[in-house]
Amino acid sequence: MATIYDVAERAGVSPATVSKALANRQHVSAATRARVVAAAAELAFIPNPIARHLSNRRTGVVGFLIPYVPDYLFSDPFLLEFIRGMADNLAEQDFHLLLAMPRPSGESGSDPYRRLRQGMVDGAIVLESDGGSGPAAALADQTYPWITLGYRREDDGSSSRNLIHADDYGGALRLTRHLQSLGHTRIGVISGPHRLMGALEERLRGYRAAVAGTGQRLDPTLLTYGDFTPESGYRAVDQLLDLDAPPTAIFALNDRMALGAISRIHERGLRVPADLSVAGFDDVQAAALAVPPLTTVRQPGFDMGLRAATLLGRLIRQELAQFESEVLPTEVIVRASTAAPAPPIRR
Amino acid sequence: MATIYDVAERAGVSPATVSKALANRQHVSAATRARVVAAAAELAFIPNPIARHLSNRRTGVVGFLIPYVPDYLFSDPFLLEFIRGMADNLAEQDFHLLLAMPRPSGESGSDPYRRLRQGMVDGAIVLESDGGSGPAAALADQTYPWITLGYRREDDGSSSRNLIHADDYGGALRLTRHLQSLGHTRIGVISGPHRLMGALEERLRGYRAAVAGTGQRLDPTLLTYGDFTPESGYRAVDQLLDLDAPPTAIFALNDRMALGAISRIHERGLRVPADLSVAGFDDVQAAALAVPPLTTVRQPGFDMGLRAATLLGRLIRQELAQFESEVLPTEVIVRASTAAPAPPIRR
DNA sequence: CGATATTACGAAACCGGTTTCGGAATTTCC
DNA sequence: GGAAATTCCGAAACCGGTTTCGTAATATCG
Repeated sequence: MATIYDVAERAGVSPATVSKALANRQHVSAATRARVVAAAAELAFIPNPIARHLSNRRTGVVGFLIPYVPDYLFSDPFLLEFIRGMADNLAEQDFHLLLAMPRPSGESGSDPYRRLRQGMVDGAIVLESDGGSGPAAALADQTYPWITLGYRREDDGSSSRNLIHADDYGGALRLTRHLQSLGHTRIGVISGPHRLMGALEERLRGYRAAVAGTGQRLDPTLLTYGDFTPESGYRAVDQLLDLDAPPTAIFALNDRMALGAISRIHERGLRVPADLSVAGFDDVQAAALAVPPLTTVRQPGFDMGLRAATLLGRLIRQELAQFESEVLPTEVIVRASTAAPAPPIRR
Repeated sequence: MATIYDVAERAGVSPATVSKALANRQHVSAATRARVVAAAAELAFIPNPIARHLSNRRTGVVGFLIPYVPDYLFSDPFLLEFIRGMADNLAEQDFHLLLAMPRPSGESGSDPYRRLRQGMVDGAIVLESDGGSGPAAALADQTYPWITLGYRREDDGSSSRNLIHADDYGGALRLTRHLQSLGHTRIGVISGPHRLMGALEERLRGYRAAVAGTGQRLDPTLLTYGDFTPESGYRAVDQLLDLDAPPTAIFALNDRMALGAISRIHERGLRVPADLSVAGFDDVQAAALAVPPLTTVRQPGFDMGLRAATLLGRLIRQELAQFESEVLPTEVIVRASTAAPAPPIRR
């Protein structure tokens, strides 16, 4: 591997001049620059990034912290899209992406985020799934900038900064309105655990707003709680259909629960959407392949990762001190699992 | 940030001694070591990894190269499991994981693997999807060790080293035998493009071996070609069912095509598995949620990542010069989409 | 043409560790 | 008790860049 000293010798200049010439800085004559560039090319000189970083006091690495919430993680098709969006944009800004994934909580082992505390990164992007106490806490005392992908509340209740998330609220609102526009007035919901994650909390808020928008009072019996898994969607169907006044549509706050619900609905001898409409949220791969294909809400995973990377780069370069939370649009994807309610013959 | 000089001063020794003491090396008295350790603790000293790497000529970073094959990538639920398996194990070995994902082929831009050529990594893991000419080529002239996750043939046709993959052949073989044991003798196949990716080629080989095992001659009309997408599975169904002697079971070499096939089978008024059995390969999330749940083959993504990381670590530390390809077991998952063929009443 | 302003270049310091090697201090051995 | 062997420790070099700052060379100006 050629070093800057080799290049300097070949070009007949000092290493300092080589450094300046190759960085295209001032105070180097055109003739000298040309000689240096030629010498560097001949030697196939590639500056050692480690040495450069030591001098720069910058590492060129951005950390990506993922909480260990297995169900969320494995169920979330967007994680890859996030990563792709980030990696794509970070490469452009000349950053690396360093993954930090903690182990399953059982095996504590060493601090999963240790490397991020060693001054090994210039900034970080944190995926927050539970609204706060997770990995973000691990970065609270760090001096570098970081961005939250998701929702997070400050301890004092104030709204957070440096936040990027999808319009979960708006997506749920519009999806509920889609159901309403088909004629549904009793729409059951399969939500997450009572102690909600940020995103699902927002989705539920969207549903509530849509119901309130029609002047209806929210019927609490239409609100069931799952745990993100298909099985919990499956069980919620029984709870909803055994009501005295069952819903004509079910809105599951994620696709997996929606797919579980469809499966149970079929078992009970009902058809989707003829007897009961079902909608989800996420637009996972399975949604389009389901029988029937699932009406759902898509969020722009790639763009979220891209925006996070863009903004983090600006924070690192101090072109920006901070930003208010940035909300990316969601899109209602209408497929075949939703239709007008059946005339109220059967109950 | 405290440096080694600060610690040295506080402990009343030289930086060299601090370095040795903290690295637990010989030639440091117990008393001195204790003083150094105490001083380091008081100052919350964390060695600067960049400086350390510069001196060590090691970066502590391992690259992960992903080819840009969007369909493969986005459809592959194992990518995350790979990554998790790798990240998990690499963290234990004190390595970082650096992602290198090229852009969509249109936007050439800068060399997506540039960082991996700059001596920025100590080793790499390459995800190969097309049997050879992809990212592995980018590393051919590098001096550090790297491992292929997938299949790859040497140019001279010899079998490759440093290869890790699942037992695609065996999985397909056993799945086909499962269908045969149910009584199926005409099993249609939905394969990949004629120019196959490594893994699908192996799966097809497994199918062929199972058919040959019964003494049957392979009927070429039962072999159709898709392109990994559900739509191609959908279309393949028509081709297979319109045969003079249609199959009683369909084995799609990936789950997505299997799910597309099921969808088309339903449309044609047939039932799965009563009229036609369907099986896939991969065990994607959607497989378990499908109607009916899909019989398929699962591969150990996490373990593959973990093994890759383990072996790469040993290659980097030169505890190992190379290894023959390592094959991890696959498992047939029998669900409700396969059953005994219907008695040959309807044709 | 001489004084001044500007530019080009390089020596040296620096980033923060690790490692080599030599000398001093201590221990071992006869 | 003195020679030899061993142990501790630190000065200095090194990894490979960047940056500062002083000086030499050149350009500008009256």
